[in-house]
Amino acid sequence: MRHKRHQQNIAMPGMCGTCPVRRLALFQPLSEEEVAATQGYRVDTRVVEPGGAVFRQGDSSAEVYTLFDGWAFLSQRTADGGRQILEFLLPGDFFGLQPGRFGDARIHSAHAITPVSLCVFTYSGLMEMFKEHIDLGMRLTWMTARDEAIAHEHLVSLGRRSARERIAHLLLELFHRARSRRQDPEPGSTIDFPLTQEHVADACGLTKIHVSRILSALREDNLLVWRAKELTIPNPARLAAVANYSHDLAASRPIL
Amino acid sequence: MRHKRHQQNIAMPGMCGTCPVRRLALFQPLSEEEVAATQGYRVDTRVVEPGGAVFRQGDSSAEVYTLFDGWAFLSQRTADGGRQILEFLLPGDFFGLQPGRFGDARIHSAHAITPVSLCVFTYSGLMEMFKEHIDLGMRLTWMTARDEAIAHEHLVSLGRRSARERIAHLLLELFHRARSRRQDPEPGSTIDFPLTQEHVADACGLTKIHVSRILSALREDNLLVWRAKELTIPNPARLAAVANYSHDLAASRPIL
DNA sequence: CGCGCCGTTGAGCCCGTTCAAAAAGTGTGG
DNA sequence: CCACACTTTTTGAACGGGCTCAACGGCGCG
Repeated sequence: MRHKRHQQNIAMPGMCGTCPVRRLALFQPLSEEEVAATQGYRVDTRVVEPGGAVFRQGDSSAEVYTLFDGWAFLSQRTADGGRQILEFLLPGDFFGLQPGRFGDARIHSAHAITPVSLCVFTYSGLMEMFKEHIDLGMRLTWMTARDEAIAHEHLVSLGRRSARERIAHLLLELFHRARSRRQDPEPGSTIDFPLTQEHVADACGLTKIHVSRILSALREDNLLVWRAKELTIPNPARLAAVANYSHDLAASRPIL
Repeated sequence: MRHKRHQQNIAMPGMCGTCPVRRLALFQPLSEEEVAATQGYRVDTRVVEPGGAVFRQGDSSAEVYTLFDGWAFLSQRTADGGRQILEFLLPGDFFGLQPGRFGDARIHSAHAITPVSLCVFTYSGLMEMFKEHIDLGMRLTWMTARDEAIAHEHLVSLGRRSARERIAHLLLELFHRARSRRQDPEPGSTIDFPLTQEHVADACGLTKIHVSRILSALREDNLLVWRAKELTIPNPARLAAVANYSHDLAASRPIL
């Protein structure tokens, strides 16, 4: 089996009460006792190997998820075989909620990039938690609004920015999101970055060939180093200027 | 003053208890008595003339809105003077919620296309309603998730579809959304459609010149008629085939 | 060592852009 | 009801960013 080594490295969820990603996650506003209670609603934990699907377009939607460890993404396929990546998922991100009724066909797919571990909740369990903990509802609304704002930012990129700007923008966004997850506020400018150039292409609405060319140019200008699944941005401000990077949604704090 | 005639035609909000757009709106799940109570939280009603702003990028965010009558849109400007339209707003649509804290700078602008009338709520009033009516919280979450799904659909368009497909897709989406708002289920295939071609261009990430050319081609193929602020789609299924129109999010019903 | 996956490089083409100008609507004032 | 100004749409011609097709190089893994 491929990637065996990675699978052994992956962190697995333990007790909700001591969850290391909680400060990023849906359950952030709950007290210690409350969060312990959510464990009763967690119906499962799960591991998905690289390239595997958490769910696929057309599947029945009965569950929602918190990503515990690893990288994943939401995507949609077009009739002619193309793929659009809608959103990258990092540890602490909540996903799987969609409009419509429980059990409706999923409108997107969710795939793992690295080996991924998940906490699984049922739709109905989420609803019950909602009723008991109003703060959770607000937090969920806030997180959804934040995801919508990120989607809007991507819309601006795809609609009105050049390939160079789009790529710079995406890399910066992921750079900041990945760094905001780290406990240590140590400012090293390198992050783990397991994407392929094709992922970047499918997120930016470009061809992987063109992405390769632009990346060479950005490297040429000493704006970034990307080797061996690690990304270094020596001078984020300079790359931000290239990208017209405006709001940093990664840094936005909850309404509560 | 311009547009005087239109301003006299616009519908103004009355009592929440008898609100005609409620079945579409945030307050749909509430009982008659409950909805009457929301009136206490409605701090204002307001009219914005065509081209005017409800709010602008950078303004302080203290209010949220329900669009009562007219058409509006959310947009963001780029450094080089470009504009990306993120979302068109129709009667019953709720908008103005954004991640971050109350009073943070708005990350988008909201502009009126036709004369528009609004119901205005404060952020804090919304929170209080939340605490008292849990169904409202779920409804708000659902509406936000729906908007995110529409944004994702647009991402697929801008990233992976041709100009012809994008335009067909947008017109169909708006056609269905506008029709789903009408009380009468009469199936006439014509809707009021107050956009300019430039609005379409800025939503699709295209030039207004190119939009004009593509529209001529679509008209040539008898796929649509668009004159005098009215849009007719004689055979929606045929246009849907051109657009690769998949999910109809306009038709999706709430989770409650 | 050999196979697959991923990234790079080159040449030519096409969709959508830019720049320019004219035509068709639309609201205003006489 | 017509004349005027302004906005919106249409048309033409030339350019260019990103695409397609194709071949090659590098690296990890069996």
